[in-house]
Amino acid sequence: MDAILSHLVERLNHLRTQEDFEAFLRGAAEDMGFDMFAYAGGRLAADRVAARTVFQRPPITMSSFPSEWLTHYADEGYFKDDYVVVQSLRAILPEQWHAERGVREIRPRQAQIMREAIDAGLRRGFFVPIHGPANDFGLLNVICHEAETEFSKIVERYKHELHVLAVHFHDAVQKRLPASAGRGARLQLTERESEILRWTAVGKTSWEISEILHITERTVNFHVANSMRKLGVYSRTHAVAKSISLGLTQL
Amino acid sequence: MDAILSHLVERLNHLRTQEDFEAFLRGAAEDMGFDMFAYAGGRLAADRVAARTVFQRPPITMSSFPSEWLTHYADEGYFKDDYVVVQSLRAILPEQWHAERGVREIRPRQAQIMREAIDAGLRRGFFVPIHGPANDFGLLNVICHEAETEFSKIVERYKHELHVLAVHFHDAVQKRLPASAGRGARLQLTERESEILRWTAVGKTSWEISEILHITERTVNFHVANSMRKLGVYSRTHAVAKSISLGLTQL
DNA sequence: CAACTAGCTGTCAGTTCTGACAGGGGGCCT
DNA sequence: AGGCCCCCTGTCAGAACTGACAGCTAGTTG
Repeated sequence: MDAILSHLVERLNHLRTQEDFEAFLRGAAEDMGFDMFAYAGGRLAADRVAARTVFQRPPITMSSFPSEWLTHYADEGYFKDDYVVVQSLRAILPEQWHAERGVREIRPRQAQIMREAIDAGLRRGFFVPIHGPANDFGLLNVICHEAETEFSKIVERYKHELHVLAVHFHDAVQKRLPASAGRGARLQLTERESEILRWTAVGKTSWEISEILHITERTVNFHVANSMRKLGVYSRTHAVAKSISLGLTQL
Repeated sequence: MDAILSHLVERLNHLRTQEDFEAFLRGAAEDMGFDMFAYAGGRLAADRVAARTVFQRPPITMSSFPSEWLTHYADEGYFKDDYVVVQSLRAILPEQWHAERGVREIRPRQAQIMREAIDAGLRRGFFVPIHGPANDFGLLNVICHEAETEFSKIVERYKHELHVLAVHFHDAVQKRLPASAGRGARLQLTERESEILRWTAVGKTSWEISEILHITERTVNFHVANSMRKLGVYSRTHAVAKSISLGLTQL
């Protein structure tokens, strides 16, 4: 394993385009005996109250799933209810899943998704959650058509390799294909703005911040207002929550 | 190697006490040829503006570092400036470090820490950052006294195993020793309180929330006030930021 | 130089929040 | 039954925030 894994990780350094990465993943999954794969990675949105989306912006995705399934999946907004996704969002360890066996605490909608997944040929698989700093998140899901016993054997054999590989893969993809999912028109706060937001986040009033930074209260409000405008929100509280979720209020 | 790794991961399931885990880590590190180890894991504080601490509460720690170094390290508050820690907080991949070689973009204080680390016998090592959902964070650092070439050989051989092991270790520790670092007097928001905080986080005013939840504005303010009191803060904004950082306002 | 950016400051009307004074109802446990 | 907790509601004064009007300096870049 060791040699193979190191070789794979090494190869990651030479990949450049989305197609490179996709081909790489396809090859690796096949070599291990998996029949399909899917990867999604990006930055999580933190304000998911009535969230329709999980990611801030469309994540970078690669998969060999049937296109009808992907379309259906996207149309129905399955992503945020999919058991594999939900579990990945709150777990740190990889895990295997079986659509047929169901899972404890599963909700009706999740069961529905599982049933439809089976029809699409996704019966069982193994997923690796990838968590990084500042809401960085990724998910690798590999599917196997084999019977359960054979599947378990494959998983037992490769789970650690897949784990390591997934993390390296995610890191490489997110570093190398940054503009990719693009269309970000990424907003940026000035130094002053994020500085003031940080103080706001710990409960300082405008007047207090003005004392801290040796500027007038008016100026503090000016910067706060600019931050709010940039973030497209109408209250400091929302601005702080959003900038944290966007990773703009650094650390 | 695979068998060994699987065996180690399997053994993690049987550990119960902090001493169990510490002995486990000591054994694993030694077997791989490392001379010392240190682990720290807990929940990150998100409001780290002028943060003196990195963790919300004292993290679970285990290490075989010299006690004088640990004391000195704690007294001086090195944790938040230590290159290994800083790097772990923003990286997703493990990495080796050499105190002597220094590092790009290193700050004076970091250099100072590195120099003192060398005196304490920490010359080079390998660290694994562990990121989880909801500000879950851990760090495993293993130290090697060998010369650089031998060290590199060891790292090359075991880095992936250490990576996998660290993640599993962290997960087991955090799940199994929850009350441990204890003394949390962990505060808890009621269902209503966190529900209202979530709406507040996305910029809703009290009046709007009252419409959404079909209660009076007064009641919304009542719950917000209770949340603020529990969190020990004096503004909604701070309450939202803090509850997010504490993982109370779920993801 | 003109245009642009980041930072800074002033006033003011209207809205929102905060913390204090009150109170009632339902459920759970001893 | 009494004690707690959670949920809900009312009023009110003072503080804080928001968005609009306005204008200043300094540095960078085409």
